[in-house]
Amino acid sequence: MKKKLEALLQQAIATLKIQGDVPDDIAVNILIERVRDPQFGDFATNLAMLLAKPAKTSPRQLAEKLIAVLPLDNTIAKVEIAGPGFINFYMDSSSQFDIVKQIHGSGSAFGLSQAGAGKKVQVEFVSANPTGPLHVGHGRGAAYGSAVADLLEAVGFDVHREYYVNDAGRQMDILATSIWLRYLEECGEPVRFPDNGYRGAYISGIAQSIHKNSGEAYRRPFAVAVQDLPPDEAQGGDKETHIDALIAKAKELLGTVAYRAVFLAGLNDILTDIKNDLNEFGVSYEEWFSEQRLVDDGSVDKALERLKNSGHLYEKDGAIWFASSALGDEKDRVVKRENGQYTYFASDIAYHMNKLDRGFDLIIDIWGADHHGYIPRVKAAIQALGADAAKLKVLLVQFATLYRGEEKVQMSTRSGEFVTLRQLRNEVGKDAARFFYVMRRSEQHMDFDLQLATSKTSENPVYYVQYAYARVCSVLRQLAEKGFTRNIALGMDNLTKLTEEHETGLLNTLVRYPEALERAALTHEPHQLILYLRELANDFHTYYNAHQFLVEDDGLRDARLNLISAAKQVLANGLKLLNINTPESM
RNA sequence: GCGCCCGUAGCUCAGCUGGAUAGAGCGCAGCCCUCCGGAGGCUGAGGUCAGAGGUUCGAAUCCUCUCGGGCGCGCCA
Repeated sequence: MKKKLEALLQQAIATLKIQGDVPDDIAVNILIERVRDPQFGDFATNLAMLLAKPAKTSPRQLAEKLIAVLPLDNTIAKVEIAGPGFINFYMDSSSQFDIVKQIHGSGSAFGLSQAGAGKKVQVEFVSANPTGPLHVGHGRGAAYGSAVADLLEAVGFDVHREYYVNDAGRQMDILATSIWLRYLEECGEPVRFPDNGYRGAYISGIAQSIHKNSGEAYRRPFAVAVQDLPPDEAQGGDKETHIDALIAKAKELLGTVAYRAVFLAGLNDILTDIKNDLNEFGVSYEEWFSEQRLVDDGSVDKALERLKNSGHLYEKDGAIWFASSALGDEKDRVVKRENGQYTYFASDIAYHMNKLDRGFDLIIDIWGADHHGYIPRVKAAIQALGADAAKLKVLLVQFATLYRGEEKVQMSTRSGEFVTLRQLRNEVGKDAARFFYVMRRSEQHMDFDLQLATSKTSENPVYYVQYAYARVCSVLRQLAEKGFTRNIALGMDNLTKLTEEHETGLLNTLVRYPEALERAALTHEPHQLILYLRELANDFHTYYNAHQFLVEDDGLRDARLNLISAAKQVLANGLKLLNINTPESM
């Protein structure tokens, strides 16, 4: 409908240009809005106000000229000028019922569009280091990222979901060493655990299973391992230097093969856990992309070679730097350390080069908000690689603070006592978790009330929306109990009987679904869809409270059933898109 | 200190990319109620959109500054 009005206005402008009322060279972006207040009609445009200045006339005068040359058809009942120069469109009321037939005809496909057809987009999200289980912060990224991806798919994009596995680098070595030390404990070695090691209970679990499977194959005397080591933090030294030395010692004592075995045992165990966790959360990926792979296949070298050839690298203090400050970054960044090792950033450059080479039209990275300072250097890298930095869109997700009623759930990353995503799912369930995570704008800090998420009252938005769906199901069940038979065709013939205020309200909300979906997708704002669903549920509930559906009049009854079935369909489409269940009874 | 995000009703948050009288839920106040599905429904009060300037027909929205909150500023990832 909007597009139709837009086309009509475009024609009107063209006519005015020929008449000389509007300068030829002007190009406007026609904005058509749905109006909130019914007294101003159904749609409105501010076009006349925008064109008034270049046309050297007043908005209202121009609006009159526009209307005079506007090609009309029978779906438009009335066009009026109002306020400072708005053009209001009143649609013919008989067309408002078409939506019921349309939803009935399209079913689960209703609302889908082809807005992004032919465009390949990659969405990379979560990408948490495989050094431990996912926590509630990752949960929000998972819910948000998958929602963004699913929405894009719903509007026609070719979507590639990806998890970047940071399976190379120092953090992984710290993990492997931590596991090894716990393993030594299992073997009965007296171990002093390093201050910078991973302390979670899952580390011991992995160590135990290694011990169970391989016996004492990796046992080495702890005393030898810590011999001549620089002191740890608690011993008055530096924890980083200490652990690095310890890692080196572990590699030396175990040898490449054995060290690698411990390393992989840890990686596989944790990665499997993450995959299961996400799977149970309704999050799936087309690809799990290994950082190690970039190192192994020479991609990192290749990427740096490319930057070097285009003159973006230089050497200083024994390290190799990327001159990112010339491309908008605060300062230059090291890509290869003095000790010859690549930095994390180096493999990230290679990763983004890989993404670019795969020919995506749009690359979406979803990061925790604490990584925002990283954006300029990655954009700089993309530019330096000869691509358009606008191809990369970084979406940030703020952390969520958990509450149980009034009480804040304490989380301390320092002691490793964070709430895991799995714990959250166990407490509130998948549906509530997904809904709550996505309910707010991603860049907004959010308070996640665990108590509210599990409550079975209308205060709980998930419950409220799902309940609307279940209620329609219930009414349809009641139908048979009351001895009625539903006649869909009869209902369609009697749609004009739906003249109650609640009915027109519901019809108007249903019409908006495709727009709401498309907007949520294109702006990467899934909360828009949630908002819409809450509104729809509210419209349905108030209608339900105000009117009886199962009335004696066959035509009216079937018309109402068709209307609420349409609402049911749209609720289902929206909820399924967000990977939230649609229970038939609650 | 510099950079990014944020500040909207008592609370949690929307606000359609600059439009018409700034909305919703909870909470609060009053009224009704036992109805297909339950601790339900209806109505109302409540706002200097943090503050001050600016841009224009028009600003919660865009620009500048101030105040307040969060985060980031490693040859960590």
